[in-house]
Amino acid sequence: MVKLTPVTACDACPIRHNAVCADCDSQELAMLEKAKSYRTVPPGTQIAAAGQPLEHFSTIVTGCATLSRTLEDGRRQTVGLLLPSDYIGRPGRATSGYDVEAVSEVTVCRFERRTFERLVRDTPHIAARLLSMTLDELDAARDWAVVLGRMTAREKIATFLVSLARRASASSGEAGPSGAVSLHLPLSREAIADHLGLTIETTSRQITALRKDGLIETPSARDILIPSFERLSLEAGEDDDGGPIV
Amino acid sequence: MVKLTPVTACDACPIRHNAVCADCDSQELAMLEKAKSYRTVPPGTQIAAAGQPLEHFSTIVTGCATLSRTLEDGRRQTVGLLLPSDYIGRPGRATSGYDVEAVSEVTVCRFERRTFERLVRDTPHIAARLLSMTLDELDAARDWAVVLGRMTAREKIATFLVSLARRASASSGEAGPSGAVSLHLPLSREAIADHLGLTIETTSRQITALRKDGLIETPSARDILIPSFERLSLEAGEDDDGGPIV
DNA sequence: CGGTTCATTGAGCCACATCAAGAAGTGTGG
DNA sequence: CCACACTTCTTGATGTGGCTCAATGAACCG
Repeated sequence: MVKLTPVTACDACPIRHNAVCADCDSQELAMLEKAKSYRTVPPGTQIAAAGQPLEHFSTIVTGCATLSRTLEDGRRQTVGLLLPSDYIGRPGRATSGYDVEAVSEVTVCRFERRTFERLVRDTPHIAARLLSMTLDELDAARDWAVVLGRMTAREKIATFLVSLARRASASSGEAGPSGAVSLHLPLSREAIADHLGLTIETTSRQITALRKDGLIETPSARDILIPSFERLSLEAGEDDDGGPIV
Repeated sequence: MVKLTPVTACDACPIRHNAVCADCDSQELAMLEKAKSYRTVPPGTQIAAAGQPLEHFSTIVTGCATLSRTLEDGRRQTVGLLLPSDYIGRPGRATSGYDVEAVSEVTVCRFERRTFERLVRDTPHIAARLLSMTLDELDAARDWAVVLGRMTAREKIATFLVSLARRASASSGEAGPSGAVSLHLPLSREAIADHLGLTIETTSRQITALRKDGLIETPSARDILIPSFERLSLEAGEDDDGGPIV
């Protein structure tokens, strides 16, 4: 079930310059190397459960996970999409507030909770980076509230695709996407629906509608080709700056 | 327009133990006292505008403000309700990502941005407290996504009232509210609608419906009496622990 | 006491949900 | 390599919760 992934050197880590360790010098990195461990889980694995103990602070190295909450009657809302360099867990808290589920094979780099809290306390570079990342996450969560509260189904889908394209190009260090962009969806229709506050049927219909309008092509259910990123952005309700919506 | 509020001693400050300064010792407080200034603005004042420069880091001392974003076509979504001890501005960023508007008379305690960034960098007690508060805000924003994405209009209103009651009782240092609770709404119907992703009409109708069902009484449009906090909580979809939804 | 703003209420409609049925992949065993 | 089951996605038909448009009522204020 759980692969015991060999520990790699931080220098070779794909998220070395994006994660909570981004600002660490080589000496600080040495401390992290001693304390860290990796864990790889297959798609569908529940990594944490709302209200349950969570004894590690983890960072996604590769793969994709969802952060969600489910109401008693089964309604689910995904409140965050976790991609490489995003973290799982909250320093200072021993339980998870949300469900975390791997949607693809996920490898995390993790620290025992107490250990990480000590690292945060004693390592200003980590504390500062964690604050900066948390502020970014807060902005992203607030931006998403606008999507959930005020956008139409079509705008939600377009915004989701645009934001995925942005994150994909950001992680590969490019400038903002433009022109034709191709995209692999890490999420099923159902997971997309849960992320956007829609039903699976509406999600599917809106994707079909965007295809019929020539705004996207769908080589397969999980692959999207955006002929013109700019045109899709307009559909997403991008006004002025084209700043990231998530 | 803007009152020049006399600077009070931090020891006498109503949010001394809740704000970003909560963990400071007397020596650190002395530094803050030198750098801080107060500003009081009347209801309706725009405190910050999305995309515009924001040269201060402010903390609400008294009053209530909304944090919102407006789409080009006028649709508005409030992404946060700012109450005493909540902060405005983002260290490390010179512009505001959102509109901030005072909905009652608001007094803030503020620092010039550069000054505050230095304080955060040099004062671990402030950095740690700011991180903790930001993590709390992040949880609140994510919790709100569930409300926006998956709740019915009735549940949204009930959840809003329940969360207001919780915050009111928390700020006066009580245990969680129970039994009969009375509440003053800081927001107009329109502002409530913008917060909940509803229209003003639906907001009004659902408040009327809750009244007709005996879950609330409305002595005036801005005052709510909750005869049984527990019963309203159930209406808000509270399942198990009664933990704060926001 | 008229003007203005804010809240309530009603009538009708529409975007999205729900219910239901296929279609297209995907994996498993023979 | 195919048959079958199973899951995921798509599409259609119908229902409804909340939006839109419109009017009235209530509070505030000069």
